Amino acid sequence: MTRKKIRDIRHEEFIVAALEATHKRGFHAVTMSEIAAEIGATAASINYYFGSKDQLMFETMRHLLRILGATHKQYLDVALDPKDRLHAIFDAHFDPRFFTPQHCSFWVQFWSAAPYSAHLERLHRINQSRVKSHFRAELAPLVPAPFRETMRRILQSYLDGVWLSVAQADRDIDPRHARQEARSLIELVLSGKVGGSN
Amino acid sequence: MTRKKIRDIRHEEFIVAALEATHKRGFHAVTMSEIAAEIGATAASINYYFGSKDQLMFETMRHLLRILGATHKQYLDVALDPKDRLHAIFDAHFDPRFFTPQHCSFWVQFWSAAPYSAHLERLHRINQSRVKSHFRAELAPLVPAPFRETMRRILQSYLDGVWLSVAQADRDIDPRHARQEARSLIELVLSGKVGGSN
DNA sequence: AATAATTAAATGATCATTTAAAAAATGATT
DNA sequence: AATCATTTTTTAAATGATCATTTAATTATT
Repeated sequence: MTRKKIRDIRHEEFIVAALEATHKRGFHAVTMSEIAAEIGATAASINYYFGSKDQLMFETMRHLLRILGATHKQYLDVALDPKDRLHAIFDAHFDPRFFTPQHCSFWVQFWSAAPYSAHLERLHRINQSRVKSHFRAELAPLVPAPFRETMRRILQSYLDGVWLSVAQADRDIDPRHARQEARSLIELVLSGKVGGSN
Repeated sequence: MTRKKIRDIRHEEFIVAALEATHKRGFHAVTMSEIAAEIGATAASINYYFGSKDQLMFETMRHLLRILGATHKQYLDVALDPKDRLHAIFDAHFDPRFFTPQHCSFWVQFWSAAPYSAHLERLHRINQSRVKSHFRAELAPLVPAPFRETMRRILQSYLDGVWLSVAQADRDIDPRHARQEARSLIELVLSGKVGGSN
């Protein structure tokens, strides 16, 4: 089974270690040694596998984006109607695998660091426009064009805001509750007697 | 006339410098020298006036919180009915003095740094519960009790999410548009046919 | 034996902070 | 106004600590 995979194993281990150590110490404060210590290794081996600390953080973020994308896809695959497809976006973001202080905290710190690193900003922009176009597509059959962009921005800001609050909570959060609340907001938006131009 | 002490002048100058330099270079990356250079001074004088870099960042955040509080008060003073009072919260957060990439960016970076500094976290908690109780108070006459907390969390997450998006935009944002959009969401929330699933 | 993985120790760079001294302001006394 | 002592403000340079990264050698795998 596992034949020539040490490289892949370490890759994964260090990414998990980076998530854990970053959550404990902060995106900027965390040191190579602390990350390595999570799995009983040394800082030098991170460079052996990743080349640099920046690259490790970059790969860690890419890892989160991949999981998010795959999770979203899973929910889309079982969606039956337009409203389900809209729910799928929130269900993915509020999936138990994601919706933890650990992940949200890494995410928020990544957000706040992105504008200062060309490398990270590119990742960030790609994800932003991915989510944006998904929202647009799912809202199209549900909300009349004049209100659509307003509703999209409301939903997207809300989504980001919820993650922000989870990142700051030390207690664990209940994903089911977050989903239910998102559904409340979606109902409001779809009942929509309000809007603006653009 | 106002015989301002040098100490107060420098205090203010360095706080403005911290905002500017932090926006340019990032909360963690920015150095004492870069901040001092904003006003043609040297790093040592920051320590003369503030004692440490941490303390300067702390005071800078306190400064933003003070302005926010005072602005909110101004809007409350001219509010005529419960809905106006609810608008006041958003109007304060979206006041032109605040609603700039520079301020929102400092704010978001502060948010993401707060969990790792006892000093900063205290500030953060104080502000969070201040905003929370304002929302509760203003929603009380407008939303039936069973839905109130849900609506509050939706509005608060939305508010945070909007600031997050401004922090990431490099182009300048139109405060009037943000207020209008907030009013759209408020109308939705008050038209409220929501709760669990219906 | 040859290659891959790992590490301890060295390197070098960056900074916040301290120190000691210089420069400006203050103000009291002519 | 001018002098000079005192205090406040400012800085250049020194200090010391922290780290990411590199190197060279060691250990494990194939």
